[in-house]
Amino acid sequence: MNTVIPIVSHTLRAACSACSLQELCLPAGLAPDELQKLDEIVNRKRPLKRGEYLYRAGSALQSLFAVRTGFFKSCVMHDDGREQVAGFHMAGEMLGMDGIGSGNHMCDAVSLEDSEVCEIPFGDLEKLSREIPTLQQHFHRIMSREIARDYGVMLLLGSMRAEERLAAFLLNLSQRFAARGYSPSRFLLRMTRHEIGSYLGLKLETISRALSHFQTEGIIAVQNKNVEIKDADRLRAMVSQCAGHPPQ
Amino acid sequence: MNTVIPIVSHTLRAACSACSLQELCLPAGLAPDELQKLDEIVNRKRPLKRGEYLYRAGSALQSLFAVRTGFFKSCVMHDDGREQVAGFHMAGEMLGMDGIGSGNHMCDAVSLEDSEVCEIPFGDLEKLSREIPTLQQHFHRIMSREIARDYGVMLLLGSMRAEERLAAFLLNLSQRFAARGYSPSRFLLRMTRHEIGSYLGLKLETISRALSHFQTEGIIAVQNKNVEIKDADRLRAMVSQCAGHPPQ
DNA sequence: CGCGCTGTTGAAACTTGTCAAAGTTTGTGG
DNA sequence: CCACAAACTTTGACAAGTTTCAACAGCGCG
Repeated sequence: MNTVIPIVSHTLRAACSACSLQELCLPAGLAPDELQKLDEIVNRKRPLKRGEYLYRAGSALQSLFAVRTGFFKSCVMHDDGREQVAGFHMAGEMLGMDGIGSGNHMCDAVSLEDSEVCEIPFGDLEKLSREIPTLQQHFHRIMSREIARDYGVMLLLGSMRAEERLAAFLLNLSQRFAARGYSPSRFLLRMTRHEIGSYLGLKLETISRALSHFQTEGIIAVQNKNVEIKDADRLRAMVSQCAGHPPQ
Repeated sequence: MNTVIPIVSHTLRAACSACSLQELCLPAGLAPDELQKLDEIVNRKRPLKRGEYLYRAGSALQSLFAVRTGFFKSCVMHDDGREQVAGFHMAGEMLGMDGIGSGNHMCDAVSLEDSEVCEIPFGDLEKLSREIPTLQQHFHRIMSREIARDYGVMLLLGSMRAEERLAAFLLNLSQRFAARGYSPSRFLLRMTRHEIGSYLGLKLETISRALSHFQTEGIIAVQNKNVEIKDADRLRAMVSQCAGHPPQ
């Protein structure tokens, strides 16, 4: 993770070619020479402390960001200030694509732990993706996967009940941790119950109760932010039987 | 809308350059010569009858589609067959972008009335957008706006109550009709109460009751699929006061 | 012309939210 | 390093909104 000269690392160009997230991130599938061109436009951004904003709703979109390390949430604000978490983002995932349409970010992006991101100036990315078809295709895939993810969230919010939503959420996290080489069965919830609730369209008390219930049933073990999934199959069963049940 | 030789119109190339939806659709902002190049890759598809599928979940993505006339819904299917409507689509809007990531459509697209679409082979579009920066940028904006729309739906599903969701839905339709030159205050609901409910994460009875209630209050007049918005300001007030209120 | 799909309305049940109080963890400053 | 404050979490009792179930009405399509 650290370079030999960590003290200036944040001023160096990010080295996609040396990044362990290559396969998950924007560079996926690029040839070495293409990768180098991408490297030339990507800036490593200074680290963000927990709670810092990567960007705010309404600010002009200059760049997209890829999470290098850490954890983010993006949240849409209501007119009167209440927040709705629209997504959680971990290493290798891209942020900011919602702002391309209007030229302004539509949501806040906040780091939930000390984090590092790579900054990709969007104009440069468009230019480069005209030159490198593979990059263009992959960028389209990334945007499309964001749309597909959103559809999944709509499904969740529109037609699952509380415990089913939470089960789906835990399985989703598990899978994403697994894809990054972490344990799929033991992980840390970087976000608060309130934030989980906001994402799942539920109140924090409901999240707390559902987690306690899962624990009582022996499906998971929770202690604070630590979660251990003990019976992934039962979680899966909860999610797939969801339809036909009331969303209420 | 019709060409001089309507009987063979469906075999002709679509003429974006002659289309009244130019400004809303993919060609927006293109210079005449660029428009012509786009014309060359766009095919007009045969008309679809009400209830026909434009594509189905799981089928390979070959093309994106732009609605020329008519009305569509896209719906994600649960494992066990129940549907969740993810969006409604009207003239000038694009369909199919959720399938780029995996190469397969993620949802069904069904016409809700007799409709016509333009087919845009996706490979050709990628190729052309490498040659025409304006097209590339506009395509990115269209995908991004879909993401932004999805975030709006999440907000709606995650933090509004029934009547607020319906108010937001009616205002959204109103605005989109207005953008197409139709009356913002009188329009036809192309979808059933069940489909509205599915989209809004509610049961059809709840939709029916809420519509009746709005009518009693003098906010709208409904008769079957006909809706007249009589007091748009009160609808707007319902939506913006939504936050802080329980989603349940 | 009738059958089925669609929509309406009522009453009861259930899920989730609200409010409240107490316990726990985390972070900060002395 | 400890103490304290703030933020977060848990749990209970109660309330409210939405769903469920059911019956009926209307419209449209064959």
